[in-house]
Amino acid sequence: MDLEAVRTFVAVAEAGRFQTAAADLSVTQQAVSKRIAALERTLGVRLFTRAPRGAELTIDGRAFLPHARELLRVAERASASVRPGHRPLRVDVIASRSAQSNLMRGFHRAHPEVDLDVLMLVDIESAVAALRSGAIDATFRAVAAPGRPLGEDIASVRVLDEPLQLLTGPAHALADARSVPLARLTGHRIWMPGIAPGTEWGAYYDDLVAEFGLTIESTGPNFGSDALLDTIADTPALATFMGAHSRLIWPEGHDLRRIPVTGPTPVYPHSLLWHRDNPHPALAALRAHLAATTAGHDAAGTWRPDWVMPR
Amino acid sequence: MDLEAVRTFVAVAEAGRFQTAAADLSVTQQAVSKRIAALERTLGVRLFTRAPRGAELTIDGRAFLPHARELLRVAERASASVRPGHRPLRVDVIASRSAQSNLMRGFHRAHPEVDLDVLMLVDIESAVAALRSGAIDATFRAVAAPGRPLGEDIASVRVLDEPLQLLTGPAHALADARSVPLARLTGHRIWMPGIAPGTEWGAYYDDLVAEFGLTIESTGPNFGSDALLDTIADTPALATFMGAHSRLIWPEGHDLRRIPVTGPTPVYPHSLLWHRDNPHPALAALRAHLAATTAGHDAAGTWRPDWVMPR
DNA sequence: TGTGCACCACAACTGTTGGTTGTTCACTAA
DNA sequence: TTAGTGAACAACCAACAGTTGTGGTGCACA
Repeated sequence: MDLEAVRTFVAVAEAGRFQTAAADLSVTQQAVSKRIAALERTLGVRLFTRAPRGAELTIDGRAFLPHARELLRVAERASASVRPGHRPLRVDVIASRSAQSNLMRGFHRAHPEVDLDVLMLVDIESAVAALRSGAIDATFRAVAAPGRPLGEDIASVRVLDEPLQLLTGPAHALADARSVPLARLTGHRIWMPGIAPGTEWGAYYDDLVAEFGLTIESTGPNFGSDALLDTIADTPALATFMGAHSRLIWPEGHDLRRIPVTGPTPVYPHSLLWHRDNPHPALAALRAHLAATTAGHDAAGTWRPDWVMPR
Repeated sequence: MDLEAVRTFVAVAEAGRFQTAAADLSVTQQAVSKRIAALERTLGVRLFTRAPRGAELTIDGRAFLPHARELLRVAERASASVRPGHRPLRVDVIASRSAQSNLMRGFHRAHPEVDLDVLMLVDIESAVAALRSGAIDATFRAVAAPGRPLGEDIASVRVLDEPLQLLTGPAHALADARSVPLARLTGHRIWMPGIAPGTEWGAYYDDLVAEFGLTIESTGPNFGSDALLDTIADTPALATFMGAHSRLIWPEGHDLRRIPVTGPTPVYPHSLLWHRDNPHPALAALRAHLAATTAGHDAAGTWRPDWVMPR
């Protein structure tokens, strides 16, 4: 199926005549006739009844028309997504199904008029480089990881402190606890595959281990959250940490338990970073939205690494 | 933008290499290279960084990828919408924003897995012909208009009795009435542009006029509901009827009034028609849904034409 | 009942393009 | 260095989309 043919189809449907559609598209009537004929051939149905008064949509044509319009809309959005200059606001999040994605969904609900692209880069270095180059407009990160100053040109603000919860299978020793103090986790094996040293998550868990003497294993390949949940569900000796706001795909029949951690509650600090000179108009709206909807930083009884930037 | 190029882009993004993508698409590596180069030229950005290990998405490429996937999905749905054999369920409604469209929205919410196309045909004759030819699977109509038997092959069931309300501007004599008896409308001018004689609506209002002595004018061209509402809002001597379930676009600052009609309440009878031999699997689901969610036919204190089919 | 008119399809031609094969270039690993 | 991998470039060819020119069909109107 050819997009140019689809565009021609919509033009003919709106004009009701091949001739005027041809004029609208600045081609000859014969070209329009050929395009429609080709589209009808690929679809295998007749889209117009040709009358001496013009062309009228068949029932198949009527059914096809809204899909054709939608196709052109999506194509326009696709090409706009990389249009230099007026492209959609581009925001980098650390993972789909994370608290950050939830924040972006909330922003989209509050501002449906803002064109938005959410993507996932790898590490904070490439994200900050992308901010500097203008390839992205904002990124959610935990700043600043120790020993890595951001630079004067990068602005940031803390937007959310997300409590961590313990995730266990039904046979785990702590499975039936209503909540568990952080100190009680000493000696339990906590498995966090995919947490690489040098990343923000790595620095975070390094500090958690150093301060509370936990046993966190980040060994082994990361086969994705499905495999992680499968393993946690079946292994009595393993648990894992999970953001309280993450919307994971709950596997059927696995009876996993989310257990709040207390005394203190470790919270993961999400910040928004952007370039001070970024002129994107929607960036201000995003910052205002996040400032208005997120709160509760530094609550009593919570823990975060000491390198977390002050508010 | 060429859909084949977009498909190639997605294949390369998934494979990570031009060569394997070429194999997947059964073309040569050179053809893939050309397609990507052409796509990058039309978009004006680089989509891949070519490394000796393969091709990796640029940030622009990452932003473009979900749009490209969506584009292919929409294209597939578009061509499926006219695929003979397994096409979506095709249902004809009398107008968008009508009670019938609301019913179809409810069905779609209840059965999001059912592919659905909603369209609007002109009159009941063409709709029934389309049912017979298999071009559509169901139609919402008011059956049977007087003197027009449907035939043994067309089945129908009443699905909704929709009360009519009076719509007036703020200066109308009845504007502040909480409700108005049908008999009180004698002498008031009621304007229903676009109601053609011979159609179901025409027959309905003919009967209403004959029984209650109303003054209904269907003269004048129908410039659409916007123009109708504008006129009603500004003209003290005019009112119109409107289905209680219709979701019209309420104009800003017009202060229109919807006034229930009583003693009796005229109700418009919506029925679903389909061909007895139609094998579409989703048709049964639609009938079951409508049977389960609609009720309240023939309530006391309501009026409908006597040609309305019994339940 | 012709005749003109409006409209679309068909035919022939042509420039562009998308595909192929053959080859070169860049980089990595041994 | 050399072999190997992966993508781009060059040349060629077939197919196609566009053009001009022409034909056919149904309606309006004399």
